[in-house]
Amino acid sequence: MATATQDKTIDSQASSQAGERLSLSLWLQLMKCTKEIEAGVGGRLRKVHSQSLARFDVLSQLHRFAGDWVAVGEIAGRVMASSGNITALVDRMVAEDLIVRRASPDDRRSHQLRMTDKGAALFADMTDDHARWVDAALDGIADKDKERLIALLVEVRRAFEATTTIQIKGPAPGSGPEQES
Amino acid sequence: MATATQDKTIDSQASSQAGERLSLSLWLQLMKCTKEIEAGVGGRLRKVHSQSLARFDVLSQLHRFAGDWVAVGEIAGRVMASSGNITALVDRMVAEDLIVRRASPDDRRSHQLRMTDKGAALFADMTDDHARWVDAALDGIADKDKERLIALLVEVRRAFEATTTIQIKGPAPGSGPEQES
DNA sequence: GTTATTTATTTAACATGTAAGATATTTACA
DNA sequence: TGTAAATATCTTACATGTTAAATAAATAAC
Repeated sequence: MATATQDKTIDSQASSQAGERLSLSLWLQLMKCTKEIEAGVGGRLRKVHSQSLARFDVLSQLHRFAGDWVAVGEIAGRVMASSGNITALVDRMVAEDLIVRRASPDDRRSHQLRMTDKGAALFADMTDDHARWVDAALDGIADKDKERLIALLVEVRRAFEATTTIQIKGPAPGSGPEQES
Repeated sequence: MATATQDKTIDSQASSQAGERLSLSLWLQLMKCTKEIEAGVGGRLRKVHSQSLARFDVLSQLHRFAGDWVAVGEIAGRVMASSGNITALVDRMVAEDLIVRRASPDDRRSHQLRMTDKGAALFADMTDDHARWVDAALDGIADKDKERLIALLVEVRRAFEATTTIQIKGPAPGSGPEQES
C-alpha cells in the first residue's frame, strides 16, 4: 500500500532529518567559531584599550560618516543593537568624551551622534590593533579557504534572510497559535 | 556584530596587505552570520519557551551526563561562561526548578548540578523546536555547502586555538574538553 | 483642527556577560 | 607539620543585552 504519495512523504522526511542534523552541526560550529574568536579579540580589546566590541562597533559606524551627524537609530540598526540598549551605551561613551550627542535640528524627536577628536584617535588605535589581532587569529588559514568561507557565509546569510521573512513551516504541533515574523 | 573595518586605513597603510583585509572580511561575515541566526533562533526560544540560549546550553550539557551530577565549573567551561556569571544563571534555573544543586560529596569546595524531571522535559521540547528552527534558518543551503562550511569552520577553530595557546601558561588545553559535533 | 497612528528615543526591570577579589579547601612541598 | 600554591566557587561591581511601556513629535485621517 505504498503509494507514490506516501513514498514521497517518507522520503522527504528522511532527507529532512539528515539535513536537520547537518544544520545543527553547522550551527554549532558557527557558534563555537564566533564565540572563541570573539572572546579572544574582545578580551584583548578590553585589556589594551578598555573598550568593548560594542563600543568599537559604534565608533566604526560613526567613522563611516566621518564628520556628519548620525541619528541614534541609524547607529543602533547598523550595530544590531536594540533601541533600548543603545541609550546607556551612548551615555557612557558620551561621558568618556568619545562621542557627542545633540538634538536633531530637523526632527525634534531625533538625536544625533558624532565622534569627538578623542574618539577618532582612539578608534584609529583600536582599528590597527584589531586588524592585526584578527589576522593573527586567522593565521594558518589559506587565503583561498578564507575566500571560500566568506562566500559561503554570505550565502548563508542571504538564505537565512530569505527564509525568515516567510512563515516558518514546521509540523505545526497543532497547538500554539503561530505568530511572529 | 563587529562591523567595522572593511575600507578604512588600508589605503593609508602600505604595510597592510590583502591577507589582513581578507581576515577582516571573514571575521565580519562570521560575526554577522552568527549574530543574525542567533537573534532569530534565540528570539524564538525566548518567545516560545521563555528561555535563553545560555540556559539551553546549560541544559544540553547536563543532558550529556544524563543522570550524573556534574560540577559547576565543568558546565561553566563547556558553555564558555566565566565562573563569575554562572552562579546567577544557575541560581535562576534552580529557582525555576529546572536543575538542582548540591555540595559535592568528594570535594567540599565543589558544587554539583543535575537536571530535574521538569528540566529534562523542557529540554526535550526545546531541542525539538531548536532543531527545526535552525534547519529552517539554514534552508536554502545545499547539504554539500553545509559540509564544506563545517569542515572549514573546524579548521578555523583549530588554527585559532593553535595560534592563541602559545602565550597561555600551563599544559592545560592539551587535553581540553573534546566536543562532539 | 482635533484625534489617531506612526516614528524616534528614553525609561524601567531584569537577564546575562566581564573582571577583581574573597573564601574555603585541597594539594604540594620544605 | 606547617606553609605556600592551586582549585572551585561565590560576591561584588558594573557593562551590555532583552522586552515592554512611557514620552514626545511628526504624520495621517476625519
